[in-house]
Amino acid sequence: MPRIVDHDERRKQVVGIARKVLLQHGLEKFTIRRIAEAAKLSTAIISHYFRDKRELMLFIFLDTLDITQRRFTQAVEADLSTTACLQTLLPTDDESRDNWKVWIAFWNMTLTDTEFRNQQVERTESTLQRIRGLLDRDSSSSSKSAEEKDIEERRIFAVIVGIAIQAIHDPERWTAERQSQVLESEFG
Amino acid sequence: MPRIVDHDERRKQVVGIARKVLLQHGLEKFTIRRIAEAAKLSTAIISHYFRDKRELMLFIFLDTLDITQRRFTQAVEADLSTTACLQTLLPTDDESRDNWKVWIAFWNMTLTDTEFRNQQVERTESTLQRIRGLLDRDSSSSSKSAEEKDIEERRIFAVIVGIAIQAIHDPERWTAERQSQVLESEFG
Amino acid sequence: MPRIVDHDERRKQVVGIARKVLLQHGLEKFTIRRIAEAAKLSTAIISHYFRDKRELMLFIFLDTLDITQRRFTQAVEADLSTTACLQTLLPTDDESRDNWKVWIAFWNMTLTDTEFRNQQVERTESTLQRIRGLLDRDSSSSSKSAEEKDIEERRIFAVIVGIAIQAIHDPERWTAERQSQVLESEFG
Amino acid sequence: MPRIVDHDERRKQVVGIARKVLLQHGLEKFTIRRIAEAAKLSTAIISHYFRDKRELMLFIFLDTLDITQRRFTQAVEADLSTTACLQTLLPTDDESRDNWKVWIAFWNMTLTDTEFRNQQVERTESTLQRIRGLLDRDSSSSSKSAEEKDIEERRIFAVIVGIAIQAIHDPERWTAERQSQVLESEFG
DNA sequence: CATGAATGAGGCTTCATTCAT
DNA sequence: TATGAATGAAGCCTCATTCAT
Repeated sequence: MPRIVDHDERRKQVVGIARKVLLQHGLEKFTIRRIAEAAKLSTAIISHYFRDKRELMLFIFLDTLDITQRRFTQAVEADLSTTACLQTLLPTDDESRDNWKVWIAFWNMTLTDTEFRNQQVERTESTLQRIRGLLDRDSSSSSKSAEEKDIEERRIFAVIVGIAIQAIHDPERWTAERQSQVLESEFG
Repeated sequence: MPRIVDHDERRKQVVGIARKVLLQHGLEKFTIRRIAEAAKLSTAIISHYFRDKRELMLFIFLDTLDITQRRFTQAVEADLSTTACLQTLLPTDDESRDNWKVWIAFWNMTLTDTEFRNQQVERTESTLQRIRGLLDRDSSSSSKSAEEKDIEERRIFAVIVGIAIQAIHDPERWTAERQSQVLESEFG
Repeated sequence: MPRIVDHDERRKQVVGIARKVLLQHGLEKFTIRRIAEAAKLSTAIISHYFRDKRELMLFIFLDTLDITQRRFTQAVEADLSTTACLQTLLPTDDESRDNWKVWIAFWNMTLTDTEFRNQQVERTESTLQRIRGLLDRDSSSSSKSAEEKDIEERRIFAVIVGIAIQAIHDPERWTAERQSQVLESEFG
Repeated sequence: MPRIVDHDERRKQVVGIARKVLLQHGLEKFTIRRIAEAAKLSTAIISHYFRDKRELMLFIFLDTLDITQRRFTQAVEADLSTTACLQTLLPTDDESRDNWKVWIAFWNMTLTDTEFRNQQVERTESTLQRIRGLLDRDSSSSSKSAEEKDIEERRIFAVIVGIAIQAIHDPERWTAERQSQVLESEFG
């Protein structure tokens, strides 16, 4: 019998460490060697857990999207207000900021790699549906057409993404409060 | 004097070709060697014109921001409608799409490299001011406070950025028309 | 005692599978990992049965020589004609072709590794003696000197080896019939 | 102007050194690193002259075939006797021995790589034609059919190859004299 | 100005093997 | 016996850059 190690658990650990390396050093210095050092492992064992670098990246990418979705879902299920739910998506705390940084970093992959792009699009559409649910909840008797609703939810998500990118680059100007204000003004 | 012109001219040429390489092959395969091949130059001469790879990247980055700003400014000066001006920022034609792809690709640098980030923030603020000018033009007698105006222009820019990112990743869903609709709905 | 049988049995199995891997993928991709996969075993257990990769190779090498010798011996004992016996050595059927491919593949080892070379030479001399027996059988009253006989048997074996190498590389030109013709012409 | 180095000349040098590495250490230890060390160069510069390891190997392979052919051709043109010409093909001196060792070492490639095999077959057929020329020269009025001639030349070349392989592995038994004797006995 | 040569560093991956269970 | 974990070494290749002409 081999040494007892939970294979999936191990992968999660490595993914977590690799995430940190990506956040700290950027995609350019995101190398297997560096990750191995950070994890105090050999590079070979990382290849044992992940087919190649791309697979590891894909795991991090999906993991990040998962975290974001979970945050959002939890807020919805806790029956928070619509704006409160949407605010969980903004980079107003460390976890969310990290998520955005990782996500943005991978937009190089999504531009090039089909699987990354497909995942990106898929998750985005899924998020849009959740937003739709939120809006429907608020005004269930709304007379808006499906077309109008579609446009509305896309606009709201666009605002969130747009805020996030600016906030990530300019956190001093974009305090949590400012982000919320801009988002809420959308519901004026 | 003439030499300097040549020198700058050469740089522009290389920047243009490097841009194409970046667009075609992605940041990962954006190498000096590949650029040199595409430009039918030696790698050494590229190192001669640019201090290092980072400097070349910075030139491309700024060049891209310039093009975007120029498009916008031209629309404003042509006295087009506010939404028409803003639409020049959306990735609805090839040139604009390319601009966005390049810009997004560099968000890896802006996350890590201070100079890139500063430029990013600076240009963003500059664009926000132009948008402010546009809004003031429409309702010069508006009673909105400076604070309200600030929020409004930031929200509008955020929508544009958010639309662009999604449109770049999912051009089929995000036709030029759809992009315009979502943007215009902001002005409902 | 039973364990030992198991042990040897296991080794034979692995040798057989490893042979196939060598034939299919070539020496370059002849790796412990690949063999383990093909055998549906762990790499560790293969290291358990064979001191190291070289030992496994030696087993395959000797196994291949054994098969060839057995074929030849069986033909002689069946009292077939001299040319018929010698033809069992030619790569005219799948088994023999595989034997030759494996043997040739190991000529990299025989050039470098003393033990491989010694085995190669030993087996070759043994085969020469068998050929001598065959020739003596045909013309027992021959007045040829030992020297002449030695030269003759070496020449015959050389022809066989030479034919085989060309036939392995160019099977279309070297049909079974052509091989036999060339060999028989030696006895013109 | 770059440092003056004859590109092809450099390649020949590297090929020569790589050949020695192959002869000394065998195919298994025939690595770019080792070759670079032997040549007192960086591994990178070797990649500069050869697309990849395989290309370097192909060069060595072809170079070796060239040398062998040249030796043979020179003997023919010097109007030496038929057996004397054929003897230039046998591993009776250091150069020829090395050629054979290299050639044999590459029979792992010829078994796997199509281009290597094609070259192998092509060169072999070319050598057969040269042998045919030799035989025709001796007996220009020969009444042999084309079929008979084909078989004869193939048999002769087979003998040569067969002798060479044994001689390479067992040089003590296969002195230059013994090799010649066996070859000449073919012309009894 | 422009080049091919050359390099050292480092990229990812794979190897055969050993360890701990 | 048998395993998955883990490793250190080494594989080939490519990178950005500098050198010498």
